Amino acid sequence: MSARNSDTGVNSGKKRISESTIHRLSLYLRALSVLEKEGHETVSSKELAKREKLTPAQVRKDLSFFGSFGTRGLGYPVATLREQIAGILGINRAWKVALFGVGNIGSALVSYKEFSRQGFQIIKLFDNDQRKIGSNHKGIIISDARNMHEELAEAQIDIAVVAVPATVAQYIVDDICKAGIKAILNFAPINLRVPDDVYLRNENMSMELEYLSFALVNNHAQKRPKI
Amino acid sequence: MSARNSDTGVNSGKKRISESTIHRLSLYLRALSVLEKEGHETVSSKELAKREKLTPAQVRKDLSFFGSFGTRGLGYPVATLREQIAGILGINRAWKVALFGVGNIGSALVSYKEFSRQGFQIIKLFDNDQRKIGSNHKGIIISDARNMHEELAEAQIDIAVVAVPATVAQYIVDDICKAGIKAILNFAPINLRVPDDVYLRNENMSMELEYLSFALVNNHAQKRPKI
DNA sequence: ACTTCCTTGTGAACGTTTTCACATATAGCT
DNA sequence: AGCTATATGTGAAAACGTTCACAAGGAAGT
Repeated sequence: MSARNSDTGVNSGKKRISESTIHRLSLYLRALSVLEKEGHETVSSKELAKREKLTPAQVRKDLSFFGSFGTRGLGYPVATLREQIAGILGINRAWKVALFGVGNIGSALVSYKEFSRQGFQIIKLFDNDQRKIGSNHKGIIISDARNMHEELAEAQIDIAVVAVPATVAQYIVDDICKAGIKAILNFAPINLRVPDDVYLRNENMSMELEYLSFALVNNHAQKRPKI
Repeated sequence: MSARNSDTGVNSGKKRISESTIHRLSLYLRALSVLEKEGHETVSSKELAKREKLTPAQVRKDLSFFGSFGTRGLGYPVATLREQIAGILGINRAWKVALFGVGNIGSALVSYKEFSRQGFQIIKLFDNDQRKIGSNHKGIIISDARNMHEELAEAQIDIAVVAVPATVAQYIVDDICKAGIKAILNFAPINLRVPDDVYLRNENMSMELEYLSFALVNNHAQKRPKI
């Protein structure tokens, strides 16, 4: 690491941060919120690790990629560390999210409080079912997916969440990319193609069930689940 | 690897299989189902890799942990490989699943077709809201969570899915473990404590959104997402 | 039967991530 | 001011996972 990592919470040295580290930041954030509510002023890497089933060394190493936030002999200041991590993750702001597919999963996501709590505001709903288009779902009028191009731009959407059937997911995603969206969270159980400059993440809910099935059948040696 | 790995699809040599490998098996399974529908008899590691954005070497290595399923010069037989992987993952059978918490997420999961398609049958619903208990949700009567002990045993439940609020998740999970369930999929955004002999997996849906946020804010170098 | 082409299966090399271990720094107490 | 206890930050080592590269096996055609 050439340049210094000051305490600004920015990864100024251009070292690649691993996916796992970023996922763990989410865990730290969650634990810190609880600690803050419980009234703790500071927390050690040991305690933080314990609360998320990690190791103290892992916690310190992860944080060290972004700066030095702690005080030797004392630990980390709960409130400011939480703010710093929120800053690193970019959720110290509001993100405007559009949801595609107001079916079972989609509807559940609209009401999912954890999203809004983390700053993700679902402010547009799209579907291609004529019976749904135009109707009001939890205060949001469902739009026709065919109009996404104008409506996404108008609403200044940052992130698209895709909860449409696997059969149409690729078409929808093609359009989303054409509309200039650079971040997509996909719930359809299919591998989607997107241009290189678009971030795509998949949420595959049967995968974890399948893991459980495998573990049960094979008496798979337990290990702390990655992330 | 001491003993031979025959083509039974079992990991007979007790080498630890990584979490990532198991997750990729889910992907192979998915791709193979599509290939089968498309009428392919065989598939190469190259093609399989392409369909799930992996490398051919990775595909071959993953499969080699469990046996040799392919024919040199030809590739893998689609139908039988699909069956073999289903066998390895333990989803060539029906799993009986109970769902706890019939709220937004819970209701969506009950109707989530992908679960049943993979052999996970949600046959019991539990809640602790008196207004919900006794009512019929998609053909299943919602039970009182206080009666879980008898009802889980009676229905021979294998896996519990937890979709209750974070505030009560630990209590519910304590009871689930006491009732003898050995596999739990948790949707509550909290780190749960379970005995060593219970498999616990977490589905944290905001985590991936937070990753997208991080990527957007930091122009994070793209890399094929792990899993 | 022989040749050519293709693709698997796998040790070994490589790269990445995690863990270790310790020098260093600070708090708090006497 | 000095001492002790505590906890960070970080190079180095270890563990782990991925990719390479190639020998070996089989298909298909001549």
